[in-house]
Amino acid sequence: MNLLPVLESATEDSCCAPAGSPALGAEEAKQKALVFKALADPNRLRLLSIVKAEAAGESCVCDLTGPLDLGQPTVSHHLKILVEAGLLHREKRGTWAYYSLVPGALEETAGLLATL
Amino acid sequence: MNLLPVLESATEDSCCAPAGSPALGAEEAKQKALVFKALADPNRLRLLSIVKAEAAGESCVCDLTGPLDLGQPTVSHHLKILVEAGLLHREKRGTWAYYSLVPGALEETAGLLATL
DNA sequence: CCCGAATATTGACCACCATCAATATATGAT
DNA sequence: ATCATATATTGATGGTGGTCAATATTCGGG
Repeated sequence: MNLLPVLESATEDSCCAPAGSPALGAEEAKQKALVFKALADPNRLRLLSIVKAEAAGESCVCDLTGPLDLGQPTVSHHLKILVEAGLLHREKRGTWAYYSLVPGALEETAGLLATL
Repeated sequence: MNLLPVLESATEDSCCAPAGSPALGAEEAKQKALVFKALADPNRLRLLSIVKAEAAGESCVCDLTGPLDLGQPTVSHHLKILVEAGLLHREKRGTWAYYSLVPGALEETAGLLATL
């Protein structure tokens, strides 16, 4: 699918704002809003937090359904949104799916606020 | 109303996480999500951007309805959400309402990502 | 090859949200 | 006091999003 989620340099077109643009254009705003939309849910914030706190740097879905009070399909749904936003990385090993923070993604997202 | 919006130290209870807490609790996550919810709309990002870019440091509603393709009531609605999130400050002078960035609010929001 | 386990997908439901039209409120000027 | 202007509020509507139950998929083991 590949939603080119502002984080990690996307494709050629609409990659950057017109240099020192005075204010956000409609398209840039829509792209940036996608990342914040992914962060705008308490359970997704907790998912990020749990993955980040894990010593191994990664968690499988079975480790995430417990702490949150949600069913497995709902957790999978939230994880998908976080992956599509460029915040989480998904690696399937055997039957298990391991999720880990995309390195630098949170810092890059923080940077979006500075360049508003 | 006063929604104690995570930004600028709220009231006494539930002010901070339990020091070096390993992962986000449900309540903290809900509070933090409120700020990101406010940022999760393209038009609100553009509003913040325009206010920030203004040399005077403030803009009135009439300056904001033009750039965005929205009616005046909708802009007022978005501005209210940004004020309640602790991101914008509203000052009424005469018939006009002037909106300005709350100093340090964007930086503090960026910090929320670091302390996930 | 079939079974069980882990995860993903589908479809449905309900709540919330963004937007607008209409109206209300407030303030300055005449 | 009246009027015009700037902003806020209300009510309604269409769309989006979070959640679950049920089902599908994928993979390792026997």
